[in-house]
Amino acid sequence: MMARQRRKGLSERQRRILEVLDNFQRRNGYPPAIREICEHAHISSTSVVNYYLDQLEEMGYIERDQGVSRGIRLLKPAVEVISPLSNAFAAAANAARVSAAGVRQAAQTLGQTVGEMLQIPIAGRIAAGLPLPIPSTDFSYFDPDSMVDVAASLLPRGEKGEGLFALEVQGDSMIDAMVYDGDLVIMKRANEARNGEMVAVWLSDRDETTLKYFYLEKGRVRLQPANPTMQPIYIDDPSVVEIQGKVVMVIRQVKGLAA
Amino acid sequence: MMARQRRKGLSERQRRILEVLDNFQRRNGYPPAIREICEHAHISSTSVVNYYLDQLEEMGYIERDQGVSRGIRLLKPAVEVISPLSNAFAAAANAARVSAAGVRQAAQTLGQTVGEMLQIPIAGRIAAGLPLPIPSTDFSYFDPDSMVDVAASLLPRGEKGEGLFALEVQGDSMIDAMVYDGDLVIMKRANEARNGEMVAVWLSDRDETTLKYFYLEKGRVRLQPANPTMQPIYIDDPSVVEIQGKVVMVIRQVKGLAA
DNA sequence: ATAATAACAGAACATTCGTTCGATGTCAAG
DNA sequence: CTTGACATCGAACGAATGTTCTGTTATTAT
Repeated sequence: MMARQRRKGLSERQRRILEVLDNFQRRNGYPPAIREICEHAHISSTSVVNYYLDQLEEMGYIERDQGVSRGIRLLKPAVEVISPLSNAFAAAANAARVSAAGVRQAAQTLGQTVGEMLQIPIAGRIAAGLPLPIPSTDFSYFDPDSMVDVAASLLPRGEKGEGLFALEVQGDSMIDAMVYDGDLVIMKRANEARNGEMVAVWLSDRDETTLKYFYLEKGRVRLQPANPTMQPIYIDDPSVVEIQGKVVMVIRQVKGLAA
Repeated sequence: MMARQRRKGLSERQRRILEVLDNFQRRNGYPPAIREICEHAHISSTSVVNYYLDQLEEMGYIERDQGVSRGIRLLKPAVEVISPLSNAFAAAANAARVSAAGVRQAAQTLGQTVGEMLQIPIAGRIAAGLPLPIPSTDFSYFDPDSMVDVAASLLPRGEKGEGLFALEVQGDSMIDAMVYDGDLVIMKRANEARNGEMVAVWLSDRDETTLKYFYLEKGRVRLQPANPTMQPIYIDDPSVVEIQGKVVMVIRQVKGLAA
């Protein structure tokens, strides 16, 4: 029961089929029949195509209507690699042809692509000896400089951006959390955590903020550094551990222009 | 019975069929079969539908592919045809009609507001003892799972995504570069680097890949770990330092569910 | 190696679907 | 009324198409 081929992405044939699906629909205005997929994808048997279509549906790439000829719907729009949004839209517009349905489809394609970006406010900086500047629940930021754009696809599923904020790390104090000076930490407001989650905690007895993996074991708290070469901290009194938020993501923008 | 085809415009049934065509396509992602048009248009015989479809094709409203199931394409925007009721609505629909310019304008407006997103291919994994899997310049389409969405605003200015690729870090071997197992490293193809840039280098004498800050000093190369607590590597012969690419960004998605 | 699983092939089968054809009904003009 | 073009219907046929079944061949794990 090793990890399946999920994370690795799609196999050559799965990709090919999706490509055919998108191409065919764009060219003909209707989806291909299974035997037509055979031809274009260079697969000799209809059952094999059926085999892969079932997989793709399972994975959520397409939707099928049983017993219906050409009953295939592409759920995720095809976008060319390393192509900015404008190109994606150009492709969609191209696909649109001169039909109302096409226009709507193009809009939908674009909407999906665009909608996957969240704007997250940068609440401030985080340093070891300072309390966390947690933003108020209602925020109405309009300062572009204090926002980060993050693709929703990078965040956990279902994350709508509520309660999310970003902190800029200052200094090397978080180095044991594999977080370095200048890093951007995306966090989610939280007062408690489950075991295994990385949290920002305020240790009231030590008077410092730190990022650690959180574990509650036999009534005491274990704070595990992300860096496996470093030792964990054990705290017998859970009340001194004040959880400020869960770490969702860390972004490091490597400054390309030094000197 | 009902009036026959007027001199101007379409008969009731012709309109109805076009409406069904547009509606069905929008809802199902593929055109209706003739018998499905029968149902939705309240026509009892397939031959009648066929009869009208031929007319509509003759008039240029649709295009048919003979012998192909669901082989129907809508050619004209349906709004133009279906609802001649309100002039205001018609005008609006007219204004919103498909034009390449309009589409581009919409894209631009949207792009400015939301910001551009780049799709970057995940070329593979990087580990200390293995060579870098640099992707070919042209990459096949369509594998959302092997792509990262990154907001253009996070990348260096002017970066259009060309030559960008992502690597998934495997193992702890990059820990001195403050990069940890599972991190996503966004890189740009490069054969040389300027001082201060973080690069992926293949050290041919040690037979390993590593991420370090690059400095060329007095004819020798200094590879400085990002982690300030660690010592740099000095290499007297620059020829053994093969630069694979520059590190542009590091993304760490903190997994919320650890047992 | 051996077993288990995934990937693939080809054929057979059951529907779905496009097409055709004959028959009937409607309506306006001769 | 008759005629003929138009509109409609129902059925039937064959091609197109989705599905399933039985194998065979790679691939991977044990």
